[in-house]
Amino acid sequence: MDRNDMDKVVSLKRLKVACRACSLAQLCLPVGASRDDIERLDAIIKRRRPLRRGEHLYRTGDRFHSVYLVRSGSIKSCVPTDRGQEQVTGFHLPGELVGLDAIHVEEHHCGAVALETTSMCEVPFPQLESLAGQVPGLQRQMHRLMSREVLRDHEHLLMLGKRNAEERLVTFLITLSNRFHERGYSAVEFRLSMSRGDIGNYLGLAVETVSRLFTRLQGQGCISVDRKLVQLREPERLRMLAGVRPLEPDPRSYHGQRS
Amino acid sequence: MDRNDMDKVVSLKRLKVACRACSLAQLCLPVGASRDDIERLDAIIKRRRPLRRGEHLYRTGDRFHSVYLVRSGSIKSCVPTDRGQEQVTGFHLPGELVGLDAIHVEEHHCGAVALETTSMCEVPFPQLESLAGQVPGLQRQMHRLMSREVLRDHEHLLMLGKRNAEERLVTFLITLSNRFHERGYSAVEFRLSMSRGDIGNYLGLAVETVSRLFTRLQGQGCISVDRKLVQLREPERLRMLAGVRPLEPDPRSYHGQRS
DNA sequence: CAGATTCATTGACTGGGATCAAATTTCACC
DNA sequence: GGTGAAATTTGATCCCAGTCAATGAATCTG
Repeated sequence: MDRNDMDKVVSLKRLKVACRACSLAQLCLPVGASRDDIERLDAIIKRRRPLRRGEHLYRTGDRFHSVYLVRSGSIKSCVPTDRGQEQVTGFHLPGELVGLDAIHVEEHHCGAVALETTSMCEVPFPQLESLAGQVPGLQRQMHRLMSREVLRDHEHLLMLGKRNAEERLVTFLITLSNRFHERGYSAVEFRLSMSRGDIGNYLGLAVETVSRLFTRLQGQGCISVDRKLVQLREPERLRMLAGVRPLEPDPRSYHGQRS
Repeated sequence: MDRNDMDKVVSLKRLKVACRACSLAQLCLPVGASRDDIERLDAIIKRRRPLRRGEHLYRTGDRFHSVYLVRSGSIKSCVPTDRGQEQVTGFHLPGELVGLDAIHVEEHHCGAVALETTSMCEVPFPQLESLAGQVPGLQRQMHRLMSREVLRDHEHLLMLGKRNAEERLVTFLITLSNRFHERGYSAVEFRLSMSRGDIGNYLGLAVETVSRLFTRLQGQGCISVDRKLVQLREPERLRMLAGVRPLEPDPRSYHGQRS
């Protein structure tokens, strides 16, 4: 049995898990839904073959027909620039909804790529909308998830607009830590499924800067890093580094602060 | 009749305009709705007293109960940092929906401030959700508007993550130009309702940098600026400056590009 | 398992934009 | 219409993070 077959077995096992039995249900679309409603949701969800690392879930310009719930693994979203660059706009962990950006013009404006072997549930959007019209709880939860997307983007904007390199990386680590914790994983030790390049891109920093910061933070004893594995050694100190600062002596105006 | 009274007369006149007679209907919630549906929407919308420059529509932490449609004037949204700074996350023009960010936790995480005398329609969210459940077209339009918000934020992220100061300002001007044009105003001459400080904050630049860039662009003849009034003299050249670049000689990898 | 390719780290150097400072203009409010 | 506060502009200087370069570690491929 080679690697490929292994994946299949694991994934088929996962595919059988219905919403009502899914450990992610409390983070996902069915939050607060009744048993009956969950079964109706179950009925429209398609289980998909898992993606392998680097495979696209969809690309910029693809026609929009479904949103996707990450079941295991992780996904990055990227928007392309006019010139061939791209900006990573987010990383998506299990229980999170991917593809919401596309509703506006029925076309994906950002691409989604698996960062590791990743399985998810596909939810055809027209059917989801129709069901949401009948099930107020589902509609509400959809709105909350979309709104959370906006909230995340605003935090991200704040990061790029107002924080320096160190604050960005530390904030990134703390945020990841919180998200892992919510999902029942350790808050102080986790694996980064994305490359240094992805992190730098997401944070608006050069790869070299990310690497230097990891080294420096490790030297200071705040964290320890071994390849993709990160441990937060002094979460409190990290929280300080992330932005809580001694008050400015004279905060009468914008002066003395970053734009 | 002083300035104050003038405002009142104008606003009262505006207040009478129902959705079915509103010139913004094609940009706003009622897009594609039937006459009957528009009347139902009309029934739940509250007209509000216009805000004056600097007044808050809502503040960070306020309880969420309504979303708002800008009718005339303009609004900025800001998220606060831990330390007392803030990041401007967007400017909202007539026909745009404000307050969508708050659905997630039933509380506004960003504040909204009028940049000039601004009138809008208030739409109580529970009633909007309930109506959307009955009117598929309205539900769809709501989703599109929320999705557009995400799309805008992604463009903004791309701006802060990948563009230099000049590209940011020029892109900002072009985007504004397009939005004014959609609303039936001139695409080449418009008034900036926000301060240089707001622009800098939005673009992740210092006020001084924004000012210098305006001066430089004017010196190059691309634009002319007089206080708040901007004219785009050479839209084509601006589009070049915004990002369309001669191709890199050897784009084999990420090297030679910004992170 | 060897070679190739991508990814990560480290060092040296540079420059774009922030910061500091100050003059000038604009605007809001009596 | 005058006055004080706020906004804008301009100049001088500095520094953080980007760029370039090179080496080393990890991972893919046949």
